[in-house]
Amino acid sequence: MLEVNPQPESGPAPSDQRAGVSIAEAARRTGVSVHTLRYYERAGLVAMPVGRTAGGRRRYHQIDLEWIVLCTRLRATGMPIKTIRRYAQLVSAGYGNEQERLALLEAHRAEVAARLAEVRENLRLIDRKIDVYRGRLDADTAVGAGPDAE
Amino acid sequence: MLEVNPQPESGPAPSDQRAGVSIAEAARRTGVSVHTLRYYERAGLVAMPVGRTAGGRRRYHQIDLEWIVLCTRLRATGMPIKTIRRYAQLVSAGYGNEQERLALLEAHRAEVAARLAEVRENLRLIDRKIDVYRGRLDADTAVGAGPDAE
DNA sequence: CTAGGATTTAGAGCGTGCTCGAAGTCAATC
DNA sequence: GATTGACTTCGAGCACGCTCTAAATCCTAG
Repeated sequence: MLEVNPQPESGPAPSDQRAGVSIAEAARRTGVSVHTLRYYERAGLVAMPVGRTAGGRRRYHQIDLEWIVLCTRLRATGMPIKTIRRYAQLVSAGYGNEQERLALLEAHRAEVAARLAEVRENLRLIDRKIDVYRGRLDADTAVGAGPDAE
Repeated sequence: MLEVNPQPESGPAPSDQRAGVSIAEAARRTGVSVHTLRYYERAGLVAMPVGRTAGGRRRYHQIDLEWIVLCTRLRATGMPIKTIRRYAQLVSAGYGNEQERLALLEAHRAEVAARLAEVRENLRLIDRKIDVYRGRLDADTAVGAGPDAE
């Protein structure tokens, strides 16, 4: 699952002023690889098209970077690419579909909440197993081996 | 991610006595498909080999079913197949490697905890977005459209 | 004995989300 | 003007975790 490691800005921001930044710089700032940035665009996650220079190079502006970061947040909660694309489409369609966007987000939140609960539950089980091993190791050379089990 | 829907036992358990159950029955009881049961075995997740009939059919006993269920729990927390295999190997190697098992489980728990925290954090962000949409919709026909944003 | 359904194996196929490669273009520097 | 390196597109490749197929075998009922 795509590691996101945005670098904190240092220095005077490479030619940021009114021109936007290169894809390499966007990658550095969002923590998303240039490959993935282009992939996200191809995949339709980037609703509002990123600007281009005369020569065809992408120029990322603040709003683009923020959108990308939002995408990474949604991904980090397990939202599939397809769903993010749908959301991007709604957003790019402009005003009038806020109910739909809200429904999409609420549906996702419900799923995330359900998964969280499930993971927490199963984590409890793992914790118990850990406790068993800890106990077994504490009492290691005590009696001649505990019960079988796993 | 593999849906696990174990069926609650009903009735007198189809020929359960001292013979173990068929793969179909094991699938029903664990909520794992027969395909996946075989796949898990091939993949080395099932340390202690499942018994076979004279004719070569698998017979699942209680302990086998419990192990499978454990695998589903580990999977549900995101443990990769590889790691479960490693764990299975340790378990099948018998006594003497409890430290290693413990370390494996603790490492996994740490990862799960970290992911949980991350998801919770990002979920908060989504919640805020939901609130924004809710607010916007509440005040729908109020002023002529809010600020742009996403 | 036979039909039919469950099970076996090995291997192929698939969905998802990246990740990479090739071949060509752009742009800053010497 | 030439070199060099970042950038472009587009398609292929990859890792993961299943999921399915084919052809053969087993086993139970009739």
